[in-house]
Amino acid sequence: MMEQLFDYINSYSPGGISKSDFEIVKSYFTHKRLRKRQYFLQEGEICKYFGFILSGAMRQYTVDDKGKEYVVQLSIENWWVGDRESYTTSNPSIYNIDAWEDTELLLISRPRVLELLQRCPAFAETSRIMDERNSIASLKRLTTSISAGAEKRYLAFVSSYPDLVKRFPQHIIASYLGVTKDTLSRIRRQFLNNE
Amino acid sequence: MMEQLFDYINSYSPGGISKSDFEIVKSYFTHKRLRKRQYFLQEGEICKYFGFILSGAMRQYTVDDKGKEYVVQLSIENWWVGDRESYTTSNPSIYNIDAWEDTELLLISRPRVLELLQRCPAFAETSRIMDERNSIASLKRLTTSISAGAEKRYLAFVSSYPDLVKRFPQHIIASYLGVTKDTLSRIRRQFLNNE
DNA sequence: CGGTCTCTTGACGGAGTTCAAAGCTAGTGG
DNA sequence: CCACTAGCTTTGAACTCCGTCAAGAGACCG
Repeated sequence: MMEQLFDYINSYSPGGISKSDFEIVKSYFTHKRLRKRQYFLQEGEICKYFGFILSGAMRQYTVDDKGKEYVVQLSIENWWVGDRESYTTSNPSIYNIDAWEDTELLLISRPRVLELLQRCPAFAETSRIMDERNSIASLKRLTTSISAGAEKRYLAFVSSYPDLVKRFPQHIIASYLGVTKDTLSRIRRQFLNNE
Repeated sequence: MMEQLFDYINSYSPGGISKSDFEIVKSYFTHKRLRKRQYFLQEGEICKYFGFILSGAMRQYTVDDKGKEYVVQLSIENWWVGDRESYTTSNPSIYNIDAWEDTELLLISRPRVLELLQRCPAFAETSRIMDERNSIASLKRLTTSISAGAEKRYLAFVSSYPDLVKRFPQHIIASYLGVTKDTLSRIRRQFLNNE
């Protein structure tokens, strides 16, 4: 169970992490299970923990005044979940995060992560690289969301995240892409007919 | 000139930075001037340097097949510029970055920044916090771009970045918001009439 | 078998785009 | 000090993409 986190850190930190350093890292995380549909975080709460997903699938979304849901993030095994803003600032979150499948997580709190960043350079390194990737992915998504039409966005999504396509239903993916389920359905029809 | 960077790091790193540590930091940066309209980075190039803006204003944008420009970032004094993706991966950039006003920058290359992160904890700390803020801001922007209409986006922008509103013309801001200059003009008219 | 979740499809409406023309403003050179 | 230009903003009219609403059809599960 912890091996998964070990492998993960090794695959991202250039130097890798020693067994003894990993013993330290290990001690900072706690284990948690979530049932399908169970909340990890609800709007208005402060996000106390960041989670590393061992297995399962989760979604992060906001709800507007009319009750419409907007998915901002989809995550599966070996991804992190949590609301960065609430986590770092301790402000109430505007997002909901829930399990889309039964999910197993490793949790770490904000004060503990700050401590760990000091104590373990390999973890700090991995963490820095994750932040970088996160920023890059966000800008990319923003760019396509501004510059590309719905069809291009969908195709880009499918080719970038084939794993996610298999794990979430269409209406969730539609919301992630910023279109309605109806529009996505029509886009796919066109695509299927043209071949 | 360097004091500005010193103040900047002090304002973000919780512990601050010592004068002697800052001497190290200083030695890693070089100085550069750009004229209005001059490129900092052009599509297809690799982004060799990240820049800290001492004075001036810059914009980052992509151009689609039809020649339409999409602004993805606007930056002024005390912000960083550069294409993170190209910078970290050494792939050719899909973005253009140019000066909107005469601009002064402090530059640092990728290998040098990695070295500096090792050598100076206060710099690493500031850098981590910047990455965090960056991620948070990106997600926020993405959220509003998906969930809010053009008018809300504009109002949110004006209240979040009053400085940018003063420094860039409307058609640039429109592009940043993901609408055309025409639409933004109409939005503002409505807003002015309703009071 | 009945309920819940999901996807599809059509008709209509609305937010935003496109295109083109005109007005505005500031800077430049005569 | 005026005339001219270049960049910016405004405005109207036609159009387009996508959202909304509503209905129906599968698929899955208890």
